[in-house]
Amino acid sequence: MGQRVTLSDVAQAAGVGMATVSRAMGDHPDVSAATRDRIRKVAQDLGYRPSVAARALRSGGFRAISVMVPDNQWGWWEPVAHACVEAASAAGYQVLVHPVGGGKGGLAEAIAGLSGVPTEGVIVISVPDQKSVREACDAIGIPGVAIDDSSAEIYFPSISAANYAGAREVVEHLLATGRSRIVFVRPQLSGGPSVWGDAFYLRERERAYRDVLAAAGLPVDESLIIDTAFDETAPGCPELGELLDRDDTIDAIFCAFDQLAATVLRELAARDLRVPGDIAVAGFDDERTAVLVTPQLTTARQPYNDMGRTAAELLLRSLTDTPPPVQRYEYPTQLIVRASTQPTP
Amino acid sequence: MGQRVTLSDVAQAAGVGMATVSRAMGDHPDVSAATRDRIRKVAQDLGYRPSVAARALRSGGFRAISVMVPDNQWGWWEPVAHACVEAASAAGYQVLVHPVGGGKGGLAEAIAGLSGVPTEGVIVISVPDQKSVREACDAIGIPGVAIDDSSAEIYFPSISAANYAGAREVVEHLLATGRSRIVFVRPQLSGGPSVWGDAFYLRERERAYRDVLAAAGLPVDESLIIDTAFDETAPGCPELGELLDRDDTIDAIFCAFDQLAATVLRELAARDLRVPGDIAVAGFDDERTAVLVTPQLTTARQPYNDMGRTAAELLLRSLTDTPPPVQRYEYPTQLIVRASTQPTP
DNA sequence: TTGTAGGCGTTATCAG
DNA sequence: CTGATAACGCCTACAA
Repeated sequence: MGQRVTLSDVAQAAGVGMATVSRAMGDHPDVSAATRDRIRKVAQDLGYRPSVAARALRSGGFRAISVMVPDNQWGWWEPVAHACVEAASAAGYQVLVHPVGGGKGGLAEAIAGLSGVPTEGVIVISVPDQKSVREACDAIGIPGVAIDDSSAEIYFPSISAANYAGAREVVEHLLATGRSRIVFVRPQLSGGPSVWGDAFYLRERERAYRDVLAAAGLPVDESLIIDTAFDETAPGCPELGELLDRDDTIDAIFCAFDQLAATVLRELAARDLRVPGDIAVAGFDDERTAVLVTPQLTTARQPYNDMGRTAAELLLRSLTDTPPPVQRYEYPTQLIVRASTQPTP
Repeated sequence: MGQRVTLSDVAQAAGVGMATVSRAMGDHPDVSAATRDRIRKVAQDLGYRPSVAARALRSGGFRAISVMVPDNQWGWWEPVAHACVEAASAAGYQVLVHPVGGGKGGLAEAIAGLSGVPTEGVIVISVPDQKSVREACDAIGIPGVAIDDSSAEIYFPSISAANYAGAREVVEHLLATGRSRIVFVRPQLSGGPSVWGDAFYLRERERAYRDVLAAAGLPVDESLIIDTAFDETAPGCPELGELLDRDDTIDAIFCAFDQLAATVLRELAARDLRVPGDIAVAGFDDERTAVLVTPQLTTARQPYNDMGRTAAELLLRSLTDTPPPVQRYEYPTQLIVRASTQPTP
């Protein structure tokens, strides 16, 4: 392993002063091309590699930010992280991605662990409890931005999709294709607030469902709103099964998010109900599920790219300028129509 | 934003020397409990936060490693990254995750960019060209370990699943459930080596397919080996369709990996062929696709956890001890039997 | 164009 | 138990 090769080693080997080496390694104008090339060659031969630590100490920062991603959920956040990387590197920042499990203190604890990490700010994705996470950030003194729509009360600048407007579009689409007895499928909030937070986005999507029906002059039948286990690997959706057993007027199902559609579709297939022929199904997110299931799913696409980019930009602004206000930043969704809601000919 | 609070600020405020503060902040034994607590309180009040850079400079390292993950593929690597984090933090190391796009130099270029990142080693996941990546690592002087089975020739210690043995198990399972006319579906290698590398794992899985058939005394019918576009969102699989049109003896399909099964199943559904009643389907990876499709997929589960943990352990060994030999480290897969291959009653 | 010297914030060593 | 001081490796005035 040997000793580390330093600037002065190179200087000595090349027979020049440290400053010259430093200038040669960077792209300073004040070096003659000849010495620059000579020094670079010597450095190369010696295997010189600048010390990130010393450089950071000297110039007072790492120019790196962190993104905390939930590692117990499927990768909808990947495009988000990618957008963060794009935006950050455009500003000369590195992005560190930290997978966070659900254990113990969860996110807040993970943030506390950041005290030993060379990072200057943090983007938190999916935050069940913004208050405790904010406290953790304050404790180690770094600014944060949230990509989160689970919290009713926010303590970070919080970026999300426009859940209410997006859900309205989906339900309106179902009505427009001739359906009127629309089931709303929600997840059972098992695991409690530590997993779901306030489930703010679910409430928003439900509110849209109710409002659209009311606006169309349709009754909101509470028996059509069902809760089911959130387990995409389950063989079926028993709650929906029961409902179908006692009510044969149902012609559409709006799932609060795409992943719920997997079990819903399995339940329908098991009963030989055709989608979209007998019943239309729609979701929300345009998550990977939407294209893998049969038939492919009509859904509202979350603007993951915009969300990630904005998060990075807001965070960088806190770093270099004044922190952005603690408020919601909502980005519109896009209705993606696929096979699962085609009108019956 | 104000000035940074340093150790000497705290020392001055507390009326002690810097050394004492340093000792109080760490957990050194040589401080009286009284002064320690007093100093910690002062530090707290002042909002003191140790400089990661200075500490690293002083003690010569960051104790952080990097994982380069492909950001253009779905998240099969998430459990891998998580296992890396677990193993590394057990050894007191942080893990930085870097999403890498397919652009230009791709992985090699991304590695070059690590020269400015406080990291001491790198785990590369899915490496189309190990040679160039190895050169990039050498150029910036950090050790690496690969989680990769695409390269025929390796330049890193390379961790992978036991593709040959795992694929044998799958094909043997298909035979055991009474099928004998088994199609093997491979992806078209569009995008070339920069995406697929040598596709070593595909060759291994195909070799297993051929060997198992031969061992069972069955002919290997080349017309049953087809290449299809690798696009899980495609509405169907035309190449399979053509084959089914001209050959009605087919009773099983082995997809080289799970993601190919999505279009295969769609093609079968469009032709009203029942799975597994008419045709059984199996995959490889136990990737998310396997549980989302209908019916759920029999497959060989890759030991992502073991792979990630081993990668971290080998890398840490290079850091603290002698580098592990450049060789393959293979971990056995597990046959997961689901609905798609149930024997017909 | 090149060399010298000081300091970034810590921790370790050595006296007291 | 505590305090002064010297590194760690680099960058950059400033001087030559």
